[in-house]
Amino acid sequence: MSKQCTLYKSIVNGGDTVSVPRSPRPGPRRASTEEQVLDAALALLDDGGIDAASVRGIAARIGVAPNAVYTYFADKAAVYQAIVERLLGDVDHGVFADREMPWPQRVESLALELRARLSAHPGAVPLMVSGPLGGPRALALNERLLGLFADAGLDAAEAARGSYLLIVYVFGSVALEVADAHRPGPLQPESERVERRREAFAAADTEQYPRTAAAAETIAASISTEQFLWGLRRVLAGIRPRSR
Amino acid sequence: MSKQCTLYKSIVNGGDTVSVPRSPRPGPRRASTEEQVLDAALALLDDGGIDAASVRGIAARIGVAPNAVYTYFADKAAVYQAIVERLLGDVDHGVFADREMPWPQRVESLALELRARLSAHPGAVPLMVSGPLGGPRALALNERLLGLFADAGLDAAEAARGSYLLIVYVFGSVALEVADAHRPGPLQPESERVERRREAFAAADTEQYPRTAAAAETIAASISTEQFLWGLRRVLAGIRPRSR
DNA sequence: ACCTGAACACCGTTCAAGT
DNA sequence: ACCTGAACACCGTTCAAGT
Repeated sequence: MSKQCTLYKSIVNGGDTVSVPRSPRPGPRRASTEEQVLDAALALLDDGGIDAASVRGIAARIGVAPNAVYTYFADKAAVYQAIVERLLGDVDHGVFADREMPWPQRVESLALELRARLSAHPGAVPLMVSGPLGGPRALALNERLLGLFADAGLDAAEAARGSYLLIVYVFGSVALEVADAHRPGPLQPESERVERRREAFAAADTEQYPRTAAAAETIAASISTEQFLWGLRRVLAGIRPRSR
Repeated sequence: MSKQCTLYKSIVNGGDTVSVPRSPRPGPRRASTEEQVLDAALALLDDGGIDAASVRGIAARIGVAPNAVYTYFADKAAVYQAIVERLLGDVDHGVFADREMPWPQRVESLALELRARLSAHPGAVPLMVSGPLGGPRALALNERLLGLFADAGLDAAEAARGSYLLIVYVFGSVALEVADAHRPGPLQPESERVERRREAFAAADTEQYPRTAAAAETIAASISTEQFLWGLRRVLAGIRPRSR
């Protein structure tokens, strides 16, 4: 298991953001088997969900015997953990590093970026939410968040609580959104998923669940980016240092 | 698959709350095989986590051939889905039904009750967060929440958004808390888990993560009931109808 | 250091058959 | 309606062996 923590690199071009894939060495594109295992696992996760990402499936995809995987990873859980680390490494810290911007906007950028990275790999989301988030990438993200809330005027303890609240909100939202997709594979367009929810809630018993029926439109759109932002702003309004 | 929605019963004794297990018929305690399957699955989930709750394991536990399970459930996913429904049915609606109480207190009671029910079965939490929450029990809970927020003075759409935000917060919190436990089986006492986190964060690199190190105590306690309540109150402060 | 063959103890699920 | 025996195509992981 490689415990090295290669630093992320990120580029911001006046608003447009480019997330740079970290490569340990910029040399020839000779991917190690260890990297191949993660590539394969992630591809299988993306295509067929967690069931498809078996050790044997991974090995088959890179043309190697199943037990070759154990040269690099102690067990399947270690592979999954490494995938979580890799995905957290995809998060572009540049989008919220700019201290000139008002802090709520920076938090919003972070939340949207994190959500986008996570929902790009729905099959991996259960892994992130079932295993401990204690790797170096998670720590680095948290450190950033703490700094952000410090800039907002919160003391160390408040910043820590606010950071955790934000993490809970983003991961919780994405987890429920992915769970709502029912099937494995990439997420359908948001509009289609909302539409399918609308149909489901329209079929609900109006007598037994009158309020649910009355708010069906809004409930159907609970997984939307718009409502993600609404909730995020409510959370931020709660965290914001009280001016009294 | 039984699609009947037996209504929950709940008893409130002046603050003390008793959650009553629903039995379809109050007659003799002759548990059907279908119920036995769920009992066995939940017991295995509690003891050894999701890996232990295999179809074969369930069947063995109730002394039946593995394929007997398929008389009642289409597949393993259906068993898991039924467990989610059962656990949501354990939530005592009585604790927040009292409309005399101030609404933030009612929401707090609901959140604490839901959290308690979920974390009583940590092995089942991944199931709740990975599958769609669209069963009758989830609908009933949501309907209650909508009514609660309506009592608070929110309109239908705001109530729907607020309800979803609360659900995201509670499920997200519990999911991260359970994930942090590392091992299967019942959760260790909160104090022990916080202590273990404290040790882990004390070992973190102070130079690389200075803010994390400075707030280690608070971060260690992120999974605590106290901080769950703190976050809940921040969320409620954000939802609360603005008086302007 | 890296990979394999073979084996072990498991899985989920199906099918035909029994009562 | 409810359950079983037997089988199928899979699992994750280990061990000894090969280069």
